[in-house]
Amino acid sequence: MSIGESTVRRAVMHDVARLAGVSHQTVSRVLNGHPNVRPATRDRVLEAIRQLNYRPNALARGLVTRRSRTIGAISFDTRLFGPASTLLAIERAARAAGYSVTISSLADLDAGSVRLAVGAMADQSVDGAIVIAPRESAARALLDLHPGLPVVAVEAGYGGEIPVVSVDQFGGARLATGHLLSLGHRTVWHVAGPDDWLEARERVEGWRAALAEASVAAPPLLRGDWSPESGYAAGLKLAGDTDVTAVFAANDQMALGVLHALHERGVGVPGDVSVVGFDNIPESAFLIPSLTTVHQDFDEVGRRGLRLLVDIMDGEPTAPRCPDRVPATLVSRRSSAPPDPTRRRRGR
Amino acid sequence: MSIGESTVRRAVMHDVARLAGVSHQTVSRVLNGHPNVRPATRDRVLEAIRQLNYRPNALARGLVTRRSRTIGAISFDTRLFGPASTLLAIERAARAAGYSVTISSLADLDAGSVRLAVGAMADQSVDGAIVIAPRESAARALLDLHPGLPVVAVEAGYGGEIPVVSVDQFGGARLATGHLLSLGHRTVWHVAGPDDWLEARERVEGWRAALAEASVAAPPLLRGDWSPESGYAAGLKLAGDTDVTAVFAANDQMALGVLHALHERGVGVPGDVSVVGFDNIPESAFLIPSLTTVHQDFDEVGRRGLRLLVDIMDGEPTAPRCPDRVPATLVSRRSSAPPDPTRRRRGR
DNA sequence: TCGATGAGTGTTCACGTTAACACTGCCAGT
DNA sequence: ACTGGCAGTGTTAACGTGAACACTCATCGA
Repeated sequence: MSIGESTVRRAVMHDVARLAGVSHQTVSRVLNGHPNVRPATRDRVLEAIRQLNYRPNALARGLVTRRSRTIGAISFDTRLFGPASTLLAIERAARAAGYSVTISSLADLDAGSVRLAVGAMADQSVDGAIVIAPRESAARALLDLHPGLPVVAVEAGYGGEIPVVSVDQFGGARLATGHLLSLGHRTVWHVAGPDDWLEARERVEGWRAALAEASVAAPPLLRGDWSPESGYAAGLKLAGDTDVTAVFAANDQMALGVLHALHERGVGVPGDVSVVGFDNIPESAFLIPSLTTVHQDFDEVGRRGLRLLVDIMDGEPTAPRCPDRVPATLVSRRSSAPPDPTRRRRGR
Repeated sequence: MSIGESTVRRAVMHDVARLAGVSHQTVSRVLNGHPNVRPATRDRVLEAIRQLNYRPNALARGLVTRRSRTIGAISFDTRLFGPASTLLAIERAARAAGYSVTISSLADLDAGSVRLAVGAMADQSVDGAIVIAPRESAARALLDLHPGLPVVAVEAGYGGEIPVVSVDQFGGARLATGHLLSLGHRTVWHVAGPDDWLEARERVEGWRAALAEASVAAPPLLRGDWSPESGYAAGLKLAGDTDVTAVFAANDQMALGVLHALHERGVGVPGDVSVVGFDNIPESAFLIPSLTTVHQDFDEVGRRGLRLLVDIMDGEPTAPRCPDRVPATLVSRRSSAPPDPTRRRRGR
């Protein structure tokens, strides 16, 4: 154990330099693509690098350049399909751009959690941060706590001083509601997400706008918390009301709960009631019936968010004040259909 | 723009030292909890740190200590519920242990992708890595490519030289199959995952073992690829066979596809056929009917995996050769029931 | 022919931290 | 009183890299 101690020390730049018969600075120049290196010298250096299996030390490089080539991704709950997809897209785009990604999950959306996550990021000396959070407060806290750090928010609702990339929630909700109206439904009920989520609010507004455009009165709002359970609870209420023929749920999970409740109460979908969700989670095509929903291109959001962040880090003056909105698209499936006038559900 | 240039320079240790009237080494001692510092001095230093809002530079520290206090998490597809949950648990546990987490997603499970991800990790000079991958090849490649780097695999199937933490897939599959048999079903059909996934293989073995224990012949295996689509395809075949009364799908998504296909063909669940899944994804309780499934405690896997990695990094000699298995539990819901002898499905 | 230029390279320093060692007092033991 | 040790502190040297600058030759124009 103690004899030898000859763990093959990882080669450093100096070793490469010695083997190639040059100074370490020349090695550095080769690595960084500096022009003034004779081709023959460059080849010798590259050969030495290969031979010693040399990899530059990112820490040392970061110390002197003051750039770590690392970005931080702060996210709310990466188990959810949306954030997970966005994070994945960000990571891929970041790696393609030469950045590593350090993650930090928020247990909660309160200021304390954000502060903690921000601290961890800043201590890691990231070059920039991207916040995947449904509340802009998270991103703003980051900015406040660490001025000078480039920050981009995705899926955060627009407004404020932070560049934002997100899906057009308003447009998506209008699309969903309009779809149901155009099928011939008198009005559309809405199972909303929590009021303190911007996404939820925008979807409510989109729903209201579509109803207003059709000169239809908005029925009372039902509140959920994104979970299937809350959708189920809302579904039970809707099942008891024979006026209801069309429901727009603010996400697919709640739509799932609604479907479950309606089925349990013997309300047919789409025969008696049409249901539309939001998110297009992978399962939605295989629900019974398959779920009409609004597709969010999370990949695109992640990619655009990262590109925006990189532009800002590189000092691009292009930083657009207006939020970058990715359009949402409707995916029409079996859970939505025209109302059947011949059918008449039993009252409660 | 160019005037001033007085960006408040981030305080370094020397600034703190000067303000506190000590040497930078004393500041370092305070930060690292070195014992030989007079309480009065320590207080002065802490006050100076607070006043200047000093944060140690992780890069400089890492350069000299040769420890970055960062671990790498290499994962296959973080959009999937299992990996996402595991990653989240790892990240939380890591942060609690004072480590940051850098992620690297594998686009594919081939050696090239792994090699690439490993390279990115190693260049980042992580202290250790945790591989969330269904194939041990990923972890082994990591070990081969970077000897000396502590590596732990989770959800990887046992065997080989790498410590592994995973859910007891074999036991879970036996549980699911046994559950169906104990309800009175003659035999149980299985929709398996891809053959090159260890998880899929272990589940097949667990299924076979349970059938063998009950002295029941195993029906032909149906292959899926984890997707709802593949489950749907398998479900169509099963729907056409009147002998089938019980199906165990290797994951919930495929079970979802099976349910969809059976429903489409007018086969009642659980009236005609019972279906059991695996994973206990959040949606499974709200499918129609709610899905009996095997719960995997991904959080526990993540936590144990991280603790194991930390132990190895700290040089604990405890490194257990035998894989650490987290037990799986059966969650009984509405999609499984005793076979109904009075019913007789139509042949195709 | 000579100075200017610039390509190609080496030397030195800086980045911010911890480790190793040196130094100063003070106190206990002889 | 002298020595040894130890608590408390400072000084110096790393860690591995890139930037700034210096240096050596060719080459070119006058």
